[in-house]
Amino acid sequence: MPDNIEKKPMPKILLVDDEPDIIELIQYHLEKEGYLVKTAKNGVEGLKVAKSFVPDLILLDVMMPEMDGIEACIELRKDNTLNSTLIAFLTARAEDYSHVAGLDSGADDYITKPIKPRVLLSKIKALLRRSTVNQIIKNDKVSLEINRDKYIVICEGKEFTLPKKEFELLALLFSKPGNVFTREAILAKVWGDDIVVGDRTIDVHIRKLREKIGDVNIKTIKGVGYKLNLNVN
Amino acid sequence: MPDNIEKKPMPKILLVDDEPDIIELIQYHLEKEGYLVKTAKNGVEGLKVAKSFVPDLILLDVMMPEMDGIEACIELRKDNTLNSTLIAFLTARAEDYSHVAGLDSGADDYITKPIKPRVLLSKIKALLRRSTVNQIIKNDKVSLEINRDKYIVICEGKEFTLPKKEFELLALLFSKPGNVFTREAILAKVWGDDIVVGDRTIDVHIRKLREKIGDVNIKTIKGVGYKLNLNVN
DNA sequence: AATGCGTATTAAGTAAATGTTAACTGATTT
DNA sequence: AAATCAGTTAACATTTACTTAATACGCATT
Repeated sequence: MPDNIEKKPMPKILLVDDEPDIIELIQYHLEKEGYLVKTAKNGVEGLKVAKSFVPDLILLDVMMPEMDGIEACIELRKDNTLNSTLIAFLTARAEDYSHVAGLDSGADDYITKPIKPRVLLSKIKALLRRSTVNQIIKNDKVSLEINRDKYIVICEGKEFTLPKKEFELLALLFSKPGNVFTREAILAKVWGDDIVVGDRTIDVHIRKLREKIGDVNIKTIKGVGYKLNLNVN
Repeated sequence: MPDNIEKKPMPKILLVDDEPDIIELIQYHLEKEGYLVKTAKNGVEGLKVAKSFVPDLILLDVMMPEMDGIEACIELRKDNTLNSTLIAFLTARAEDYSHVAGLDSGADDYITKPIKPRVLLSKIKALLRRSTVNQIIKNDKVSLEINRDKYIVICEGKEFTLPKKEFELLALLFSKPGNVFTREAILAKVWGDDIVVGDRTIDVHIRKLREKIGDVNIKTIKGVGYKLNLNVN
């Protein structure tokens, strides 16, 4: 491996599970891939470690004593330090509810037990890819890239330099394609909590985006919010 | 500067306990969180209030004069209007039996005394969250998914983007498949309390749903309400 | 068969949410 | 100081969801 390649620090992963066997198994595979791993055996401990370790990803068992995964997730999400930390649940296939409730509580993914190392690793890779500053989506319908380093958007081969607010707005919609973002959420994320702006401000920005990168489908859901539509009809 | 703050109706909670101190304590904490709270000091009264208030959650003390919590719970469960209302027992830690019997009588959770406000609030939050989550049903007859994040309904593989009211209505029926929802309950949940609409409004929305996702069986029960029929004949 | 009650079905009306445009403000550049 | 640009606002247009009203249907009761 030549030296002139930028050395990216490997992602940090926090693993929270009460079963030592599971911990050992997963930790082994993760470290083999080069990830930096720390572990905790319950939600309370996990919370503590998370705050100092500031991992890129937290793997959280749903069923745990003391504080279960969902509770822990909710607590984790309250911590601004962990804003950009991904959370994935480990859950037995049977507990279907937890999968659902979990995603709602702010998790980014879930992984079902029994855990197959291959699957786990590829899922983790995919998750971490998503979180990197730059994001790309390419399918037969759409080609869109958001590059934070260069602060540009590449859409259908054309390059755009968007103003800050437009850029952030697009990036937000893009962060979870297909998901609806309420006006509230958009204001909170792009503008900030305290700032108060008029009713039409978001619309105008949406309009400018639509004008500039018309290829991408920004869909309005009246009374709910906006979303990026990637499975164009 | 216009106040464009979205008004989300806060969940309604009915608190039934015979001890004024407990009532006061809990009520204080609940209202601080923004919940709409009503109280009753025994099962009989609780039943009466529940029917008109149509709360999202009922906190029910197990030990009460007149009518104890379990009896009350059984009665509450008979009322179709309260179909989608959650019920949680408040119980002293010792009375272990009540936990078992309680869940059997149709309760959704139990909370042990002495009550720690923090724990109570997080439990309540979790309970209420469960009811507004993404849901999937798949069996040999029907395949239906309600995805709140993407605000879509997937029925037999086909994707639908429903308007808000239709979406909420379907989601409500879907929250307890097979159960009947009275018109009052539907109005309370989907439209909200203050809003007054004509007699035919619900019908029209039901019709639109039937039109769009004909595969799913929305059954009318005359004089009672509507239900989602998933065990198609 | 006639009545009455509750629901279904339309189409048309209304209100609410969003779209659009241009003009204004303040910051930054020239 | 003029020009440019991002961001916001205000006024108005447009679109859609939602509601209503009028009428038809279905079923039970008599």
